[in-house]
Amino acid sequence: MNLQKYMEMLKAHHIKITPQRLAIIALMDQYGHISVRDIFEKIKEKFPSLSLATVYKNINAMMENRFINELKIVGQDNKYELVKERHSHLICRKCGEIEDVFIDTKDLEMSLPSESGFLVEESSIQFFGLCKKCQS
Amino acid sequence: MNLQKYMEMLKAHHIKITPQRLAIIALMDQYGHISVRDIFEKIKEKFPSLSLATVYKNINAMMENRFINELKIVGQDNKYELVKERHSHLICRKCGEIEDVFIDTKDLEMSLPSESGFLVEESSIQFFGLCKKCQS
DNA sequence: CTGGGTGCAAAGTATTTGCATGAAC
DNA sequence: GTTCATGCAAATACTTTGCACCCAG
Repeated sequence: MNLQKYMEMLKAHHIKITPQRLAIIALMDQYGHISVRDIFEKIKEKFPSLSLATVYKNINAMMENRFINELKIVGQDNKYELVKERHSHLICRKCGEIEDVFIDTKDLEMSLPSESGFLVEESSIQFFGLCKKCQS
Repeated sequence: MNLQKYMEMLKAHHIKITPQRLAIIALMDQYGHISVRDIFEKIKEKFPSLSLATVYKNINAMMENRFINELKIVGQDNKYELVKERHSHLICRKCGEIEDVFIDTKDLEMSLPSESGFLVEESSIQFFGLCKKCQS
C-alpha cells in the first residue's frame, strides 16, 4: 500500500486527511498491530511536533468510524489494527509477535450450547503459543 | 463455597491467608468476573481500611501463582476470575454481562493452517452478542 | 472562509512503588 | 521471632480534555 491508497481509505470513511493520520495508518499497515506508544515513538522520529494527544484522538475517532480495531491481549499493551476481513490472532508467548490467521468460526458458533439462549453476533479468538522462530 | 474452602485454596497455592485476600476471593467466586474497582468498592463497605494498593498487589500476586486469571474485554475494565476448568466467555454487548461457556477447542486448534508453523498451547475465545435478557 | 485537527498543558484515571507498621505462621 | 502483607503517600503510567492556533476542503 501507499499514500494514495491511504488517502482513499480515509476519504471512504469520511475522515479528513492530515499528515498525522496518514502516518498512523501507514504504521498500522506496515506493522499489522501496533501500540499507541510505538506509534508515537516511530512517528516522532520523522515528525517531531506530533503530540501524544493527537495519536489518542485519532485512534478514538478511527475506532468510532470502524476504520481500526482495538486488540486487547493479556500481558501486552493494547494494539490497533486496520479493519479488514474477520480473522483471529496467533500470539507468541515468547517474543510477543502477533500473526493474523483466517479461519471460519461458523462451526464454532454453532457448537455453543443453546440452553443459555445467548445470541452470538461475533467471536474473537486468540491462540497463544510459540511462533515458528521461537520453537527452536 | 465458603471461607473454609477459600482458605484451603490459598494454602494449596502457598499464599498466606489474610482477611483481605479471603474477601477478594469471595467476591471473585460470587461474581465470577469482577474488576479492580468493583472489588475495592464492595470490600470497602465492610472493611473500610482496605487500600487500593493492597487489591492490586494481591491481584498481581495471585496472577503470578496462577490462582486467578485476567480477562481483557474491549469496552470494559479488566476483569479477574478464579482459575478453573478451561472455558470461553459470552459477553453481552448491551448489558455487559459475562457468562462462562464450556466448549471443546481441540477441533478449532486443529483447524489452524499448518503452514505458519505456529504451535498452539491455549486458545481464548470471546463471543460477543446479546444475552437472553437483552434480546427482548 | 470555516470547521475540524493539532499541539500544548493540565486534569483525570489507573497502576506501581517505598516504607513503616502490623499481622500471619 | 521472622517473614511477609497492609496502608498510606508519592511516583509513574495511561488517557482525556480545554483551548488557542492552524490547516484541509
